[in-house]
Parts: sequence; structure tokens; C-alpha cells
Amino acid sequence: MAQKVTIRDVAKQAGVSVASVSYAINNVDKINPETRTRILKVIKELDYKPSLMARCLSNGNSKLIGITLPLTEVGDIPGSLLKNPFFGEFISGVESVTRNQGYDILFTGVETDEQCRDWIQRRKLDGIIMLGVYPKSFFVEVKKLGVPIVLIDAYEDYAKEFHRVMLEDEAGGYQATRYLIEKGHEKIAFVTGSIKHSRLNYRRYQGYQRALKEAGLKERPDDYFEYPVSFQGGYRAAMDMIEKGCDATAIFAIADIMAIGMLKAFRENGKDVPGDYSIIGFDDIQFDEYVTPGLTTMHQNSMQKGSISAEMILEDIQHGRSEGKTVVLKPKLVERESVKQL
Amino acid sequence: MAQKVTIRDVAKQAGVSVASVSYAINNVDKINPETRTRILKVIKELDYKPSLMARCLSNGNSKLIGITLPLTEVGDIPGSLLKNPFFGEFISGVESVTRNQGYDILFTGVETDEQCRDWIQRRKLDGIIMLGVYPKSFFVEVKKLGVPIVLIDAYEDYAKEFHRVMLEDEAGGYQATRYLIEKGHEKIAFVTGSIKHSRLNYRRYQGYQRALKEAGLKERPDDYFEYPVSFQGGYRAAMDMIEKGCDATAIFAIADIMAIGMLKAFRENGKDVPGDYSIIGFDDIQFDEYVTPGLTTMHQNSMQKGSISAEMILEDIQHGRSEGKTVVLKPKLVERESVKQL
DNA sequence: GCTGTTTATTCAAATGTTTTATTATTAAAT
DNA sequence: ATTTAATAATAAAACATTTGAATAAACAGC
Repeated sequence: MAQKVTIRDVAKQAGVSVASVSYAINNVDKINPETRTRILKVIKELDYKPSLMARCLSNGNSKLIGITLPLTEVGDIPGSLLKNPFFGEFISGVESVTRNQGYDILFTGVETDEQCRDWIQRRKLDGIIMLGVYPKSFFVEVKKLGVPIVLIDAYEDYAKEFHRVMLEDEAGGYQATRYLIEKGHEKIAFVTGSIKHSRLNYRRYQGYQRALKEAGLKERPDDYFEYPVSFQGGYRAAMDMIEKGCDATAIFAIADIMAIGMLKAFRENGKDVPGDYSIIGFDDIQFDEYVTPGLTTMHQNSMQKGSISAEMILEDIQHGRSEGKTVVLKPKLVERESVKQL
Repeated sequence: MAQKVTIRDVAKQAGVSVASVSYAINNVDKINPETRTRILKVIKELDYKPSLMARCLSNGNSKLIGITLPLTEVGDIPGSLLKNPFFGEFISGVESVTRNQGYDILFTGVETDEQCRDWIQRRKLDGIIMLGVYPKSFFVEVKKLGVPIVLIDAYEDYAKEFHRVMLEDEAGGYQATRYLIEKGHEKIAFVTGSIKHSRLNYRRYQGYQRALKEAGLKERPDDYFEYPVSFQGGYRAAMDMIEKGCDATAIFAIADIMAIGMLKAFRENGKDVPGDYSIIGFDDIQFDEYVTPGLTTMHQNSMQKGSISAEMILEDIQHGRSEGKTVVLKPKLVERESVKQL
């Protein structure tokens, strides 16, 4: 149970007090450089490693940052947090900046705010980064804990009290649709996850609508397909399209994983992309360029999203919390082969 | 700094000692059921959450499980831990079993054993699951800490002292190659990551060799391509093949991500799969069925690998460590469209 | 030689739990 | 009534660190 070698052992061995050892480790300038190096030598000899647990208890810093992932959003693959490659990339981004600062990251799927608050408090998280769609009350409850928070892709107005990093999703949706229009398409299907529950999806939808309207095109209800944001969801959307004999010539899918799922359905049913349907996706996940045809999409840098979030959290942790800052990234069109000129 | 509401506050409010509160929380039967429910009520009222840090300090259990990922193996995408979808699936598997037991999981990329031991000790990890290829000394050093360990895909003999979960890689390699031979192929290229540093790759290679030999086929040096295990690596391998005018009719790639990278190179260079080259991969990642042509591969259940590892670790943590147990999973052929009959 | 200041070191309290040993209470057995 | 045994509750030590306050030593200025 007990730790093999503690600060006490080091103190005894070096013939100083535990306080001095603590000062030596933490670079406090209350100590004579000579004794300091002596202590450091003993530390090395004894292979002493300070306990982060004890440290946390004493000074309140757990050096732990939490990431919450949506548990329900993906819908058709329960229990599997990391199947959407976006999350993996995001987490990698976070990790890349926290790791040199001595922080570890913890993640979990979360459903209720109670569950989330519970987690933060028990683990004494120094900060938390929240992905996923939750009701208003959720963030407010969590905020009461006074722990630095960064919200990802949160659009609600009250979110101005929070730090946020997000994407110009409306503009992205607009650009994607606009691109299809410029390529001569007039009947453009829209494939999405829930628009009611996800602000993010909704904003991309708004962009879609704006581009249509601006070009004098009517939004056709039969062009709207709502399915879970997953490969399977996209697959089912495409099957639905085929069955209904949708006569759109182009498709805007709000997530690449959906677009890729569609590609498979089309291939299986003898529909050519971009021959029969042009498709544009959103996100630019790593796989887009390995799929056939290469998926044209709106690029967002997920790793960067992660690293920026990490920097914001760290800033707050180290220099006290500032008022809600927001970073909004711009999506960028990446042309591959899934869209053709009409 | 200090926790808002502690066990002391609960004790005071309920008019009992802190010990009683502790007993109440931990279901120790030293307490009168009535007082217990009274205490529980107070806990709810005050929204008290026990500190896992303090708990750890006292009883030595951090309720934290570490996962180490190889930092160098992937080679061409440094700093990005989770780009290989295998890891995401594996971690999801671990998480799915640990989460209901109150454990959180921590992961990190790790290069030296010193770094790894450091991590375990500072964080007081209750157990550690190790992925990736390391020199012998590594595991031995880590083992000295006395923390439960599970090794993933470790083949070394000394590993019998450790718990391991692994795959019948040699058999998998054999089956894959055998399948190609049965389809009439006699010139079969082998695409792999380092065979010297990765025991896993090596065993798949052995299977390849065995199948060849058994069928009376000669292994041709020009059919061997070694590149990093990544999309890019596969891409480069394929370009290399094309440049050298390799006349193999089929390819066995030891990882799907390499196979998929190859698909892209072939597509870009007007080579048809399976027309010009038949390809079989290994792993069966989620993307295989969305790629064109659908990738025939040797399936391994990565999530299951994760969940089994988690169960082994938990078993050790809760009931003391037993002698090195090994679970070996069997790969299974999944036929899609990337291999044709010659 | 005295005072005041800087520098180095130590003491001891505080952090939030669990758990061992101890005491108090009640019930059962003599 | 008195001891025995079981049950409930408590006090206090232990866990490994940080940190504010206290102390000691060295040293400068007068």
C-alpha cells in the first residue's frame, strides 16, 4: 500500500527536512543551490517519484484535464466512444500540448450533468473540455463548480460566458452548397444528423439554406435526409434516397462519415459518384483521400481544434479565468473527385 | 483550493463521526442501517463527493488504469497518438469494461522505460496495459514496480511471466497467404512494417513464409516491401512496387491501413484492384468496407482485445496477481472484393 | 557590539480519506 | 446481578505532500 520511497526517506538520507526537499523539487528559491543539488542527487539514487495524489491533496492541482464525449449522439454504435475519427484526432491535439506541461488527460462518455459534475469533483479535474450536444442546463450546472471549461462547437448564446472553440459552420455549409451550385447543380440533397438536437448540424443547414436562397433555388422537402451521424447512418440515408427515387444531382452531407457511408450504398446499387450523384462532405477526416472517389469536403483541422482548446484551458488554469473567449476557425474547401461539373 | 464539502462536513451535519460516514459510503457492515440511511441523506443534501485523491492516499488505490501507446512505431506521423483506428477501437474496448467499475483510463505515448515507470509511480496507476514494441529490458524494468501489467501483442518468450492478450498472427499470416494461393496466385508480394523491431509483423511474415513453402513456392526477395505502418507507408510501398515493375499478382499487407494506402496509389496510377493486383490486408478496421474495392482482410476484434485486457487487469487488481495468463484470439478471414481468382 | 536585513533551514499545520484500536452500548448467557 | 459477546460508534494515526510561520545563521551598516 504505502509508497516505497517518500519525501521523508529522501529528507533523511540527505540529512535535511522534508520542506527542503519539497523546495528543491519545486524550484523554490528558498534553498541553497548546493544543498539543492545534493538533494537532487539523493532523489536520483533512491529513485524517488513525488506522488501526484498527495500533491493534489495539498495544493489542489490534480494535473488532470477531462474531455467529455457525447455518448448518445452517434446513436447506432453504443459504448464505442472513439469510432468517429474526429474524436481521436481532437484528443491527439489536446494531448500534444498538455503532455509537456505535466498534465494527463482523462476522457469519458457523459449523459447527464450530474454524472459530469460527479466526475469532475471526485477526480478534482483542473479543467474540462466538453464535446457534444447537451441541454442548456447542463453547462450551467457544470460551470457552478468553478472549474475552467472549454466548450467545443457550442453555439448557444449563453455560451458567451464560456470559452469556446468552434468552426464557422454556417459559412462552411454555405460554401459547400455554393460550390455545388457553381458546378451547375440545382437540385441538392441535404444529408444530416439531428438538426433539432445539434446546433452544429443546424448551422450547417442554415448555410445550405442561405446558399440556395441566394441562388434563387427553392428548398425541396424531399431533398432532406436525417439519419445518425455515422457510416451506417449515411448508408441508410443513401438507401433511402435510392428507394424514394430522389432526383437530386448533388448531395451535401454534414459529416464525412455520412458521406462515406453513402458512397458504399451507391457503389452497391450501381450508382456512380460523381456520375449519378456529386457529393461534398464536411470535416476532412484522414480517410477522405483513400476512398473512391476521393471525397471533396470542407476541411476543418480537428487536431488544431484540440490543441487550441488545450491552450485555452491551460491559460485559465495557470493565470486564473478570464471572461469567455471564443476562437472560431474557418473551414476550407478541399477539392477531390466526388463532385462533377454539370 | 480546499474542497467545498468534505467528509467532515457530512459528519458534523449528521451528528456522527467521520469514521461512520466512511463506513456508510463504503458499505462496511459496522454501522447501524438507520444511521447509514441518515448519513446517506445528508450526503445527498450537501452534494458531497468523496475525493479519489484522498482515498488513494489512504488506501493506495488510484482507480486509474494506464494504457501506453507506441510513440515511434507509426513513424511518419509523430505526435499523433490516435491516428491508427486500431488504437481507438482498443481503448473503447478497455473503457467499456472499466467504466462501470469506477476506473478511469489514462493513456500516453511512451518511449523509454524510465518515462513509463515515472508515469506509473507518479500517478500511482493501479494497472497498466502496454501496446507497442519495446526492447526486452523495458517490460522487465516496469514489472519491478509490482503493478499489474497486461501486454498486448507481445511475443517474447520471457513474456510468459506477464499477462498477455494477443492474436494468432502467424496463423493469420498463413491463412491470408494460403487464401491467395488458393485463388491461383503464385507471385505474392509482402508489404510490412519493420520486421526486426516488431515481433507482431515478424510473425505474420513467418506465416507468409510457411504458406509459400508449403505450396512449393519460392520466396522472391523482390516481393518484399518494408515501410512504416501507416496510410502513407502503404502508399509509398505501392509506388515503389510500381516503379520497380514488380510482377506479383497478389499482395499481402500486414495492416489494413497499409493496404488502403496502396489502394490509393494504384488508383492514381491506373492500376486496377483486383484486376492488376489482388490485395489482402490484416486487422479489419471499420473502413475496410467503405473503401473501393472493399478490402478482403484477416479480421481481429480490436474492441474485444481491449475488453479482455481490461478484464485481466481488473482480475489482478482485485484478487491479487496470478501467474502470467495468456489469451490468444483467432483471426478470421473476411472476404470482400479486393482479391480475384486467377 | 548592536540592530536590522537577508538567506537558509526547519516546524508544524493542513489537505480528505481509510482503518486500526478503543470505548460505549446493548443483548445474551450464566 | 454479573460476566460475555456482539454491535455501534468514535478517536486518532496514517497516507505523502505543500506552505506559512518561526527560527537560526550570516552579514552589513552604524
